[in-house]
Amino acid sequence: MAARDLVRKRDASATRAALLAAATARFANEAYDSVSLRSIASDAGVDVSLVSRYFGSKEDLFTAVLNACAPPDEMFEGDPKDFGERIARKLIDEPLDDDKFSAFLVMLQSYSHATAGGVIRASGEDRFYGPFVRWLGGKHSVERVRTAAALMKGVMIDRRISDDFGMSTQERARFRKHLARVLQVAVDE
Amino acid sequence: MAARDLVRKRDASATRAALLAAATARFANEAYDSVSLRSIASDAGVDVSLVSRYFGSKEDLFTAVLNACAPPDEMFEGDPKDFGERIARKLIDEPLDDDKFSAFLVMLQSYSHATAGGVIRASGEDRFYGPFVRWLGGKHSVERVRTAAALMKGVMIDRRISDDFGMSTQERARFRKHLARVLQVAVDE
DNA sequence: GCATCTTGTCAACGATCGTTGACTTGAATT
DNA sequence: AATTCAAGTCAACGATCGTTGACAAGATGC
Repeated sequence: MAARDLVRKRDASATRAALLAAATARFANEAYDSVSLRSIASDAGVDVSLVSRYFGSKEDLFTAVLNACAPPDEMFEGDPKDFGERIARKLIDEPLDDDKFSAFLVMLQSYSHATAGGVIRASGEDRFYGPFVRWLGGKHSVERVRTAAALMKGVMIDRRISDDFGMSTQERARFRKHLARVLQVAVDE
Repeated sequence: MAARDLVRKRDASATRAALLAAATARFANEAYDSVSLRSIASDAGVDVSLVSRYFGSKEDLFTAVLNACAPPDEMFEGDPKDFGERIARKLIDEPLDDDKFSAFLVMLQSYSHATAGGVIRASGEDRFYGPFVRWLGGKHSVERVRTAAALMKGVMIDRRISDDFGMSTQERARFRKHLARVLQVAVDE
């Protein structure tokens, strides 16, 4: 919807990018079947048929979205000792609508869909667990990463289900503190 | 599909129950829009129109499913000191296809859908968080419950995404042990 | 200024969806 | 055995979906 405002004059790559951005936003907020190509095209301000022209099928578009999503690199930077604090703040306080968590959200929305699920499974290991495990290191890092990742996913879902957790400011502060501690325990050796 | 085997002879309440069971199974494994009333009726071995006749609309059926799902009472029984061990074993080793986690799974599948999400939000507090908080007790039980519940949800999603976590038996045993510890930290005061 | 290729629109397709109403079948009652 | 009402089937509806091909319009090179 942002892209429709500025007058874009017959620029194929710009249109493709606008479609990809619109698709990312849609797939990050709704499940695969709920997202219609017409809504994506409408968001980008172009006709539906261009989606098929530029990306092929709906599945191809979904794959392109997942591959274009920048993995949240910042998660896998910094001192692992600060992991809990850093991630808890991100998960609870930071706005969700920027691109930081797109790959994450897209995965959570459509993981159980027959078509999209396959794409997600294929991409998840390479683009998320792999870097995570490599960054964390240490003994049994696979199990620790899985635990932390599961907690992160659950928190993101809870945030959406309950509309910012449906907590008071005080409760949310305590929640963040507690979550930080538990997250740290999850990744610690 | 189980219900179609036995010859059911014009029993309205039995048919209604079969439809509800089929719908629960479908909604526990796919997102709201992915589930078609025709597939549910087919599983129950009857015509689609009976779904509308017995339940009204698709949304009404979804509501009936969520209300009929027994909350996982066993979670909120026993000593809170064993919570981590008990739940970790359930989440990782116990088969998912029984009715124990149906409410949980249904919520996870359709939480972001415009229509179904409202139903879920309305039902979630009463049927899940409420009993959980009441059972756990102690200071800041809301925040502790949220943390533990988020971890549980994430693990269930991960289990589905990665097809039983995609771990070896050894890894899975270690994962369960680590998860049990983290879960316990999440609920402990 | 004309031809050419690209970019975008429009219209339609077959399929599937939720939902509705008319019809058929079976069982129970009289 | 005839009647009656519930239980289930069948066919169709309007809507929406993904996808495709024909067509219009803007840009580019000669």
